[in-house]
Amino acid sequence: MTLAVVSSSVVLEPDHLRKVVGHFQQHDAFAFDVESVDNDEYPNTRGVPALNRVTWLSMATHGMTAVIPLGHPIGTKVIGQGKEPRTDKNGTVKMFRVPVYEPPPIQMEIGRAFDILRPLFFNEGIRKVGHEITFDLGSVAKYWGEVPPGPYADTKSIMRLLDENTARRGNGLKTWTERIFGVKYDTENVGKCVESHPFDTVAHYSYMDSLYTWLLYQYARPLIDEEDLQRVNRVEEDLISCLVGMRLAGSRMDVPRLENLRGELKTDLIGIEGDIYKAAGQQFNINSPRQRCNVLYLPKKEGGQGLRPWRLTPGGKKWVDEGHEATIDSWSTDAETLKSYPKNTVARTMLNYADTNRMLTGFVNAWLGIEGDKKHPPQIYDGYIYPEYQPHGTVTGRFSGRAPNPQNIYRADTPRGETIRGGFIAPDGYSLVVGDYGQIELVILAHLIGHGKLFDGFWAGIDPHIVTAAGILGKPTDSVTKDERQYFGKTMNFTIVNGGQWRLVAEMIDCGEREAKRILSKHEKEFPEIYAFKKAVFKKARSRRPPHVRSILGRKRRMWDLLSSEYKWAAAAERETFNFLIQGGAADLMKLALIDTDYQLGQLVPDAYVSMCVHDEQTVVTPTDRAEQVRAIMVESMTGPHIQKLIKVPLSVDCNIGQRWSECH
DNA sequence: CTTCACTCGTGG
DNA sequence: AAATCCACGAGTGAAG
Repeated sequence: MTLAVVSSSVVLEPDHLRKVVGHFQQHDAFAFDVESVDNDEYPNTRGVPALNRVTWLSMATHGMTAVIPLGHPIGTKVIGQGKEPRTDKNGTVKMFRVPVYEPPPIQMEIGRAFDILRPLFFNEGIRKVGHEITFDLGSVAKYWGEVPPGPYADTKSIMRLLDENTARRGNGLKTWTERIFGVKYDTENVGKCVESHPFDTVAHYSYMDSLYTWLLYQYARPLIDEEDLQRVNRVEEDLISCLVGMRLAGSRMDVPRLENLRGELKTDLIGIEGDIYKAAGQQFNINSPRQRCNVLYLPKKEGGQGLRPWRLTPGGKKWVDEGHEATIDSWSTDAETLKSYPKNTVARTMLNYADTNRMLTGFVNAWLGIEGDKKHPPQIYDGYIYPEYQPHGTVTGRFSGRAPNPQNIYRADTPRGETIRGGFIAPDGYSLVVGDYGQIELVILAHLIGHGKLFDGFWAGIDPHIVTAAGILGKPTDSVTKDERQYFGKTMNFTIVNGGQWRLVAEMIDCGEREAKRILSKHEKEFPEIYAFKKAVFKKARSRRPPHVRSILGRKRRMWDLLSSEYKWAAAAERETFNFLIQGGAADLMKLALIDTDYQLGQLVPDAYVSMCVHDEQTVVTPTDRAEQVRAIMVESMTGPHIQKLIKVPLSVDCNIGQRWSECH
């Protein structure tokens, strides 16, 4: 591809910017990119579009680019040397030599610049393109007080659709620019700390970012059509405004409750720690797997507990498979193992420690931050968290979430979950409305097969775990007990969706090899349509080049390993392929539902907004007096005709209203 | 000092 | 012969 950059400029004057906006408005699409810095009150807000401060905006379209500095602090030329105090990791302050730059050119006041940019960004005939556009869109939206309307395009999303197997870390603009255009830039990581780099350097960097976003869009967008991915791409585009809304809204947290919890957990932990040391007769690092192994598995005369390990770690298993002798730290000290030594005080207490420690470090400390610890900055700002959702964070199309991740918080029906989910609250005058799909993965499975016992069960309103348990036990569904549903139904359905073998079944329901194998063969006999369907899926996938399957919305999962002659790899590929159909199908539905919820709220209850999504569950924050209306909207958006028409079995949703997340299940 | 693999444990 | 899908992240410990 040849690059013809006709006109490019650094824009410092309002009149100049007006001209630029005029030129850009003559095209039907443009790419843009934002550079941002931490705001003054908090560290670590650079990645939070609701809070960061935009210091550069660059744009690119056909033969035209513009770079708009909006408050870069330093100029280009070095005019001297100064000293700056910095704290190292030991907390000691040292003076570092730093270059002193000339003052920067006079730049436009940010509000004024955004006033001039408004007609371009709010033009609904012009497509706005970004690489991970939710960040850039969110960053600029706060200056207008509203999110610019679509149409949008996201090159990161596009590249993920075209190549879902690319490592998530290798999905950045720089990676694609190098891979596709052979161009390498930003070797000095300007983007990580723009404010300390000279003006011209950042100008060039910013220019390159939007230019290559644009060129990447030009390159990749036609491939979406070529690979017949228009439909899923359209859904990803339509989802963008909802995602920007979620990122800007964040979620209100009950900080005093978390602070109290932190105190309690810390005290508990110190007590447990003492108990372990006392029982073990020594002090050691309880968080170190290796040291735990020594304490637990060394013979008593060598100071250990003399317990017999029985479960290898994944790494330990690999080591043994390679023909080595297992070492003491090849053995696992996980909860499953520790539970098998109920009479040993050290093991019992370690279990308690791990649980409490995880609650403290993984959630409370992670969110509140640790004072003076640079590695643990607070993730709550003025009582709000702002999770970063990646709409293409997984190969299956599900979201991933981070900083903090709202998707791996203890379930609400556990004591820990009750406590920690209680930390998610509605703002004053508002309520939370949470909608949760019922058995969404099995709904997808039954839909894909299109007939059979699960399919009929859904139409008869019978829980799929009960259907499966009844089949295995050879008795009517209305006589299946709660335990039978759990042990036979839930376990086997899980096994089908994720591709487990007898070992897994035996472990999950705590039975022997014979019984596990009997259950599996009985399942196959009673539910032959599932196995026939799987077989057909793999056959079809293998007939394609590259071998692949597609989800309900047409998202692709390419799987070369399906052709592997090594059983290990081919079998793993089959499990992944099949799971993709189910997990990916569920993700498709959730994305459609989110788009509709967001749209309907905008039309009917503009003060309400989507705030969270956990795979099969969405949360809306609404003025309390509109909560019932929002509940109706959510039920409609999750199960209404626009979605139900895609699925051959009835969808169900459980929707609850509360002041705390913990109350909504 | 940074980066990476590994272990463990949450969620769906 | 070898057999559980998709994530994030805290912490340890070793390698670059």
